[in-house]
Amino acid sequence: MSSSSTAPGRDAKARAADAKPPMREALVAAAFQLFLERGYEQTTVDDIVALAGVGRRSFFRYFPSKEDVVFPDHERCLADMTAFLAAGTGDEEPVGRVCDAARLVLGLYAENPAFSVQRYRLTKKVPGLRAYELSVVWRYERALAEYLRARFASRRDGNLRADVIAAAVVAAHNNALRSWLRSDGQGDATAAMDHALGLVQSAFGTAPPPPADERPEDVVVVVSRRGAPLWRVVQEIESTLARD
Amino acid sequence: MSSSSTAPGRDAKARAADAKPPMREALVAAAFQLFLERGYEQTTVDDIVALAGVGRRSFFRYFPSKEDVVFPDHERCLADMTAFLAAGTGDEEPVGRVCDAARLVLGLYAENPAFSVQRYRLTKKVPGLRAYELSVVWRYERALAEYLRARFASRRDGNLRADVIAAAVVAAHNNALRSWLRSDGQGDATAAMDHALGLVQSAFGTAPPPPADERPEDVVVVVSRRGAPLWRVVQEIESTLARD
DNA sequence: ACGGGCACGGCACTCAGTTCCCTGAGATCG
DNA sequence: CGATCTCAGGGAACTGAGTGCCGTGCCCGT
Repeated sequence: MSSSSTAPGRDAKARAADAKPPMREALVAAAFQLFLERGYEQTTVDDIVALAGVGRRSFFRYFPSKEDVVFPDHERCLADMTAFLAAGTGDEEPVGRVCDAARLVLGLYAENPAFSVQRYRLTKKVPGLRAYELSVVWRYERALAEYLRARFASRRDGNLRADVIAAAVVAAHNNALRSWLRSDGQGDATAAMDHALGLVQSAFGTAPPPPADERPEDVVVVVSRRGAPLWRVVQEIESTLARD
Repeated sequence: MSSSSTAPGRDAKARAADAKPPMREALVAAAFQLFLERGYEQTTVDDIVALAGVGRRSFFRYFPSKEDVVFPDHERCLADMTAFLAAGTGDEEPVGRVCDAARLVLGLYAENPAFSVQRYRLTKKVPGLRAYELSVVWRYERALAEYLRARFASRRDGNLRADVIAAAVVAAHNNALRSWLRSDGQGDATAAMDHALGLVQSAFGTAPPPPADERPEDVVVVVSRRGAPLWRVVQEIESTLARD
């Protein structure tokens, strides 16, 4: 670079002024600008650092890989979610708790709708980024599953239930999130999320998805068509009640 | 290579004899030998092709990436599963069908227990391979979800249910598969899988996880625990009766 | 003024993955 | 029988991601 040899001090000062939230943001901005105007794979790391006016080595100081620049706040988001799970008093209903954790993550996405939508468009068309996103989402799923495993430790099939419920919650979250992203961040993300998580809670929650404040009594309904044998009906009731 | 310049014909013939199920198998064998004795990341593609006695270019003819050599039969396995789903008459119970598809995949893993266990050990400790495995598993999940989306097209929240159920089935499958792999391929993989899928079917299936071979007559049992509101119970009964 | 962190930059290296082209071994056809 | 076509494989050179090493300028405290 020519200017750096003539007046390095000025350059450094100018850079420091631009990058108050240091250089990281500048790299993200430069990267997304190039990704959007010429595509992810057509953009090299050298292109990014050239636009950002920094050294190539600095890029890899802030982002372990080229993919990571697409998910700049992933670590913070994951940390927030695990902190939320750890912050509980321990007597919450576990499935409801992980659903709330999912809502929290959605909230973080919804903080920057424009950015989230841009990233969604990128990950949708670049296979490499889709693959990377999977490993990102996987860590959320593992965090949820670990929380549930601890809460279900005493339960029969506790680990299995934990894995399945975590996967279901993540799938519901992704379904709602993606439909919101597809609408360019218009529409009510929270409502869609509540609806999706309601399905999961109705399937797995110890409490159903209902109004919850008006719970009359326990209800057992048995409908048996065309003369089922009594032992079969009893068996069904027993196995259902034993589920708890 | 010295011999190739002196007697290329002989070399080619010898190689052809070794690689009856052509060269692909030789590359997989060489790769796993090196991965096991010195680790995945410590093994370069050049090492593999040197041991297999083939050209570097040939490796990438058979495997699009270094990771792919760890999942050599993935494409065939996925094709088998989608073929199974497509082969149905269309009147099967959808959740049961995707569970059977998961059982089919387990069966393919169980065909080569030693190989599956080796791969499991590798993917467990190499982060890059774990990430790659996620993208492999993701394609199975998408195939299941696509099948369910088609079957649930008329249902309310059909896409959401499809995504959630596919995720739950995959999670149950992985849970059972991994516990079997952890036991070095001893133990009954099928029993663990049936048990895990039973949980999913009891949560989502239109039919419970019944013995299936001894279904005396139609029986529908709806048990609602801990005070579900009446509208919810009625809804369940109606949707259950409307199913058949 | 001096020395030690510290953040950044530059250089050179490894390795995955790709492109282009060469070679030799059948198969086909005149 | 020979010319040619095709095609699996090999080899060399290239791109680009990611890493290690070290030099440099800047900001500290003393």
